[in-house]
Amino acid sequence: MPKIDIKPKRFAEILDAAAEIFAEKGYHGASTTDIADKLGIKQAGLYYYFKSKDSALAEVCRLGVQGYVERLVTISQSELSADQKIRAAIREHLQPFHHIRNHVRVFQSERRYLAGENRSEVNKLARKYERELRRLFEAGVAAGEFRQNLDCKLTTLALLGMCNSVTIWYDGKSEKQILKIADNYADIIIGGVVK
Amino acid sequence: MPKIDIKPKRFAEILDAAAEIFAEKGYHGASTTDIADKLGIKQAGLYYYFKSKDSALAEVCRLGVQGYVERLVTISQSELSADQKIRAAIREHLQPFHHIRNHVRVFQSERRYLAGENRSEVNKLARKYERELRRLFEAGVAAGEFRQNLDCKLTTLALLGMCNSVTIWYDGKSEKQILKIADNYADIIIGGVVK
Amino acid sequence: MPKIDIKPKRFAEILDAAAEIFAEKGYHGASTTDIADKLGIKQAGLYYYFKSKDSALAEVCRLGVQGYVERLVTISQSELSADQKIRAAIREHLQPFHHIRNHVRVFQSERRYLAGENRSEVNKLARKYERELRRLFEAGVAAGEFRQNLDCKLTTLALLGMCNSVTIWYDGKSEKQILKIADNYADIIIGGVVK
Amino acid sequence: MPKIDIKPKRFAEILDAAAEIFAEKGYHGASTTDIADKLGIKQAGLYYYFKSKDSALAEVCRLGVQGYVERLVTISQSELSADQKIRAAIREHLQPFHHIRNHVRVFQSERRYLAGENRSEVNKLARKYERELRRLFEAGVAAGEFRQNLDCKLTTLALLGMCNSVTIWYDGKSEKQILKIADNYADIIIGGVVK
DNA sequence: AATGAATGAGTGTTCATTCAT
DNA sequence: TATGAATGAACACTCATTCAT
Repeated sequence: MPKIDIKPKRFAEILDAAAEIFAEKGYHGASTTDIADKLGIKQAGLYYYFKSKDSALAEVCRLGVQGYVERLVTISQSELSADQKIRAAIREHLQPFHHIRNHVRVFQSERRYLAGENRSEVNKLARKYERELRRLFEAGVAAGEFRQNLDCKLTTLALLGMCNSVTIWYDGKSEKQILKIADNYADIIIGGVVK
Repeated sequence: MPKIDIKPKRFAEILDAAAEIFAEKGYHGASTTDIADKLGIKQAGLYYYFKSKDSALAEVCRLGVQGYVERLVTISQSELSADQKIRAAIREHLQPFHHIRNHVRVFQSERRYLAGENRSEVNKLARKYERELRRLFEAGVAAGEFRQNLDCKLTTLALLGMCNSVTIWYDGKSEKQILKIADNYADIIIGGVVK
Repeated sequence: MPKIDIKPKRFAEILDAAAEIFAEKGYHGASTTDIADKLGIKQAGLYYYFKSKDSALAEVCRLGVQGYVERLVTISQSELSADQKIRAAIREHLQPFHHIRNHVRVFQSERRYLAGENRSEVNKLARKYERELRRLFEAGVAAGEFRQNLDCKLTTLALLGMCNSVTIWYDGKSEKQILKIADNYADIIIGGVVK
Repeated sequence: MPKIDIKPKRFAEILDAAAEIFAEKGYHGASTTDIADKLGIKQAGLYYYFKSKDSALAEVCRLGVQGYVERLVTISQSELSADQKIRAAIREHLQPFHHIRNHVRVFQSERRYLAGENRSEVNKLARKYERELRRLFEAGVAAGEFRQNLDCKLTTLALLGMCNSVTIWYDGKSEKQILKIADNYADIIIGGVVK
C-alpha cells in the first residue's frame, strides 16, 4: 500500500512502469534503475513510492489478480447454463489481458519470487480462484451437462494453462482479438475439435 | 557444447544440477554458487565445464527441447487418424516432463533470457515445433475429421499452453500420472467437456 | 568525461588517487579497491564517479596529455631560434612532470591498456605531438641551424625517450630540479657532450 | 633456474613464449593461459617448467640483462677514445634489441613487478650497469674530451632513456636498422644537433 | 612431459537500499 | 518530490596454483 499522501495517479504510473519492466525482464532480471529510467527519474526516487523492490512486485501482482475471484463468483451465482458459465469465465479471465497485460503477466510468472507474507497472500487468492473455477465444472457434471467421467481438477488446470499462456504471445493491440480468442478457447473446452 | 575431453557422465550431472536450480529459482534468481553447492564443488569449478552462466542455460534449454520436433514428425508421418495423432502428440509432449522435468521447465520459462545466437537458435526450434503441431490440426480439418471452422493456429496455442502448464504443478513423482494427464487432456481437446 | 552533476573538485580527487595507484602498480596490477582505500571510501563508491576501471584510466591519461600539443604549437609559432625552441620544448615537456607526475606516468606506460576508442583517441594526440616536435627539428635543419644530415625522425624519438624516462626516477620533490634537468637535457641534445 | 632434467631447447622455447606474452600484455595483463596457448600446451603444463609466474618473469628478465654489464666492462677497459667508447656502448646496448627484443622489453617495463629477492637481484645489475656507464662519461670529462660542466649522472640517465625507448617502437625486422639507430643516437649524444 | 579437474583468493561490476538535503 | 553520494552484499568470472594420473 502506498503512503497516504501520494497522488494515486502518479502512483499508478509508477506501478505501470514497474509492471512493464518486470514483465519484460523478469523480477530478478529487472533493476530498479530500469524502472526509474522508464519514468525519467533517478533510481533513488523510487523509494519515495515503495519501501522495497519486493513490495513493488507485491503491488503489481495484487493489481494483476484484482477482481478475478469476485467476477468468477458473480458468474457462478448467475442463472446461466454450465457451458455458458464456462464461456463467461473464460471471457472474464482473458479480458484483463488487454488492459492490464503486464500486471497479469507479472502475477503469473513472477509472483513466485515474492517474499514471505506477500507470497502466501497472493497464492491464497490464486487457489481460491482455482477452487471456484473447479466448482463450475463440478456443477456441470452434477447437472448432467458435462461428461460423468470428467476429471474436474485436471480440467480446471487445463483451462487455466490454456488461458494464461495467452499472455506469452498476445501483443496487446486489440481488445476484439482477446474476445475472439476467448470464444475459440471456450469452443474447444466445451466441445473439442471434432465434428 | 561441452569441451571435447570432458566425461559425458560428469557433464550430465552438472547439467542436471543447473537445470534444477534454474527451474527452482529462475535464471536470474539463481547464482552459480547455488549450482556448485548442489554438486558439492566450489563455484569456480563450474567454469571448467561451462564458459559462462549463459552457456549453461543454453545447454539446459537444448536438452529441454531435444527430440521434440523429431517425435512430432514421426507421429505426423504415421498412419494414425487425426485424433489419434493429437492424442499421441500430447503423450509425447508430456512424457519428457517426467524424465527431464527441470530441463523442460527451464526451456519454457527461462529461454527468453538467453543471449544472442543461443536464443534465436532455440526459438527457431520452438517455432518449428509449433508449425508441425498446427499441421496436425490442419490435416484433421482437411480430412473432415475436425470442425471446418476450427482456428488451427489458436487451437495449437491452446494445446501448447494447456500442456506446458503441467510443468508448473506436476511433482515429478509418477510417470503413470503423466500418462493419465495426457489422456485427459487429449479427451478435452478432442471432444470437449460436454456429453 | 565525468557525469554532469559531479562536483569537479571531488572528481579531481578521485582522478588523482587513480593516477597515483595506476602509476605505482600499473593498470592491471592495481585494483579498484586500492584506489578506494586511498580515498577512504568503499570500492563500490568509485562507480558513482566512473563507469569502469578502463574509463578511469582513460580520464587519467587524458589529463596526462592535456595541453601538451597546444604548448608545443605556441613554441613553434614563436620568434625563437631553432635551438631556443628545442630548449623551450624540453622545458614545457618536463615541467608537468612535477605537477601531474602520476598522470603523465600513467599516460606513458599504461595507455596501451586502454580499450578501443579511448586508446585510439589518446594515441592520436601522442602522434600529433610527435609530428609537431619533429617539425621543430626540420625547421632547424632548413634554417641551417642544425646539421644537414640530421635524421629528424630519429632525433625526435631520441628526445622523447630521453625526456619521458625522467618519470621513472624523478621523485617529484622539487620543481627547480625539473628545470635543471630540462636545461641539461637541452644542452645535450643541442650541443652534445664533447667540448 | 630450470629443473635439471629439462631440455635446454624446450626451456628456451617456453621462455620465449613467456617473454613475448609479457612484452605484449604486461606481466599483470598476461595470463599463464596466454603463454600456454602460444606454446600449444595446457596451462597446467607450464608448471613443469616454472614453479610460479613470478619465477618465469625473473627468468625472462635475467635473460634480458644477460651480458650487458660484461660487455660494458670490456668497452671500458679497451683502448678507445672516450667518444668511441660511448659510441660502442650505445651499439652494444641496442644490438640485443634485435635478437632478444621481448626479453629486454620485459626487463625494462616489468621487472618492477618482480617479488622480493628476484627484484633486488635484477635491480642490482641494473644499477651496476648504470654506474659503469657513468664512469665512461666521467672518464671523458677527466680526459678533457667532454665538457667540464657535464652532469655525468644526468647524462647517463639521458642516454639510457633515449636508448631504452627504442624498444617501444622498434619493430624487430632488420638488424641494420638497429645499427643505424645506434650511430644516430651516438652522433646526438656526442655532438648534438647543431652544426 | 604434460593433462584433467579442481580450488581459493581476488577482480570488476551491479544492485537494492539509505539518508541528508 | 525527488537527488547526490555512498554502502554492503552479492555476483559472474578469472587466475595462479596444485596434484593425481
